[in-house]
Amino acid sequence: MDSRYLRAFVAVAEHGGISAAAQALGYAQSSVSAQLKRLEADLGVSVLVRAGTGTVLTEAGGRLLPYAREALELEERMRRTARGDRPRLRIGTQESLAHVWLPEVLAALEYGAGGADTGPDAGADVVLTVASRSTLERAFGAGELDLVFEYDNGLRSVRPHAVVGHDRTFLVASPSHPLARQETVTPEQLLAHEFLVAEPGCTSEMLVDRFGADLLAGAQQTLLQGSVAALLRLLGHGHGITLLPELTVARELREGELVALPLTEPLRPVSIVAQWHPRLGAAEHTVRTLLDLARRADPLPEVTRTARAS
Amino acid sequence: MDSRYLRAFVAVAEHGGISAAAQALGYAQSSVSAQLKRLEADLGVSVLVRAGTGTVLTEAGGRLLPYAREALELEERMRRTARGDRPRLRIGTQESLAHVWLPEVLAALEYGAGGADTGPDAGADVVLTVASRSTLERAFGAGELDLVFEYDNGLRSVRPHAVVGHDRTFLVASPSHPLARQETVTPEQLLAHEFLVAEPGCTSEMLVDRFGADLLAGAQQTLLQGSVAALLRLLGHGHGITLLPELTVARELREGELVALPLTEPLRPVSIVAQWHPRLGAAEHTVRTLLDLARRADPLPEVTRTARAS
DNA sequence: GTGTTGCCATCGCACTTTCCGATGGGGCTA
DNA sequence: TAGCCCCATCGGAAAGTGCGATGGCAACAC
Repeated sequence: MDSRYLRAFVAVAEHGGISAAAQALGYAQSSVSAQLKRLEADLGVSVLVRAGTGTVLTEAGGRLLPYAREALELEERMRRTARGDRPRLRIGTQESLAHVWLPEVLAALEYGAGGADTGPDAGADVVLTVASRSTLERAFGAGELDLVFEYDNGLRSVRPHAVVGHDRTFLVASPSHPLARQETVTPEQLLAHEFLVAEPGCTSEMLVDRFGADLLAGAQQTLLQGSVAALLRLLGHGHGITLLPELTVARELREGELVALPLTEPLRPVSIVAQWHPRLGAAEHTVRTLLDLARRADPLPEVTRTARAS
Repeated sequence: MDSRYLRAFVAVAEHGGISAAAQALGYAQSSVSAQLKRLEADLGVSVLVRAGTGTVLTEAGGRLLPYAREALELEERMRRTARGDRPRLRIGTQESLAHVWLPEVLAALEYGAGGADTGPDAGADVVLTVASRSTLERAFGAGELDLVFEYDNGLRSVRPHAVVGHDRTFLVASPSHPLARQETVTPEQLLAHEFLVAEPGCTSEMLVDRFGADLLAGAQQTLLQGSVAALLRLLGHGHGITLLPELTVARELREGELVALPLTEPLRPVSIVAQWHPRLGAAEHTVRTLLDLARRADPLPEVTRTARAS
């Protein structure tokens, strides 16, 4: 069994067709077609249904796909290990966490690795990818990321592997914003103003959870994907209001550049969660260290959160 | 990367040479030599040192070996899963456990699988291998076994994955044996008689642990490997004494065919332990069920053992 | 020292695999 | 019906993969 066949199969499954897969892999279409034919002959089952438009996996193909991905992952790890390269840890996270929290954690990791144990197992090469939640989920599922840090507002069904921190969310705006001068802010008043949204879905989800679907249906939302810094600057100019975790806006709140809107009730607490694949190989030790450091960097430790809640 | 290269590499590592590996794999020596050359070119490191006599792994080769084994294992599981075959669970155990205890556990597994959930994940095909401890260890290490049940006398350094049962050991002999007629038996008296040994190392280990190395040095030992039944029959004819777990000789003791020698102090308790590879794939569910059943079939549950000990 | 033995690398040769571009069938859409 | 996209298949070039034969090297026996 040649891993090229598996690579071809995974590419076809991901791109939805042989031609697209061939282009992605740098082969001629006929070559990928032949590779799949050989794969099927080798396995003894057909893994694809060739439709007029594209291809779909058979039941056997669906069973094969996760194994094929795992085999390719394993081959990659095997190569690195045999060469004696440092293990590689591909971390993914959303911008709001990459903005303030994660750099602290990673810095602590580098410091720790450079200090006491600079042996052969000193640590892993870290590759950090910042992207939207949906992109992270896709990349994690496709095996392109080993470890993902995300905010979890408790409204999604996916179970996190571990909770590593806690935080709260605020509705924030510039001190010059009309709502900032009020004693209290009601949901109806919020609606009259523009929302800046950093991550599609997330903000709406929490606002709907807090105020109900009807109220939010008509609110004007502006999406500013990919740069929390840009969003904060826009906000600083008195433009719109936004929903962000305390972690992200702590400095701005402290220095008075932004203010939290005086809502009658606090918003839902959120947690920082980590997800990883069970098979990390040599990078496992680094992940454990990293999770420990992350828990130590918890911006709002569980005890504090519980105390404030009670 | 072709898995044939990995198979060749593992074979060379196991057989200690290219020629032997080629013979084992059914290739010409020159072919295996070329395969390894390609493997090394592919990885970018040399994995073997070609000595005048045989070959030895380089450091990189040592790192590669477990990955190569794992990759071959994974390919095997991938094939089975893609074809829709039932997962396969290769169990290994020693004869003393295969004699009485394990069949009960496996029977319960089959019964349970055939009963309630006869769905697509009904269970795994079980392949049972009975062998000596050393053979089991080798086969487990080489990835030829998924799950191993063994007696653990607590005198070895290997840590078991799970303890699934407890038992005691007895020195037993035929009622017609000279020692069986005595009120008490001392270590010195034991020495004057022949020992039948079912498993090399194990019996001696426990006797040395109990009575000291000096005493046992001169004892006559007859090895009867591979058949507890034959050993018991020989014992039944008044021939020698042996050390066996209660489980194995319970029926014979109950029916008076054999008697436990009246030692002044009880022998060391032993446990039944299980070891398995962390990556079982679809057979994982079956292993969990099996371990549950094994614990339920504990011949001497922990509470009983503790009560008797106190 | 010399011959023998066993191990591995290399070479030449035959066969197979693997890739490509070109061609053609089949379904979808305009 | 024409155009388009998708995939299978074909022929030929190139690379890979197998075998047996040969030779170098180290260890061992005498």
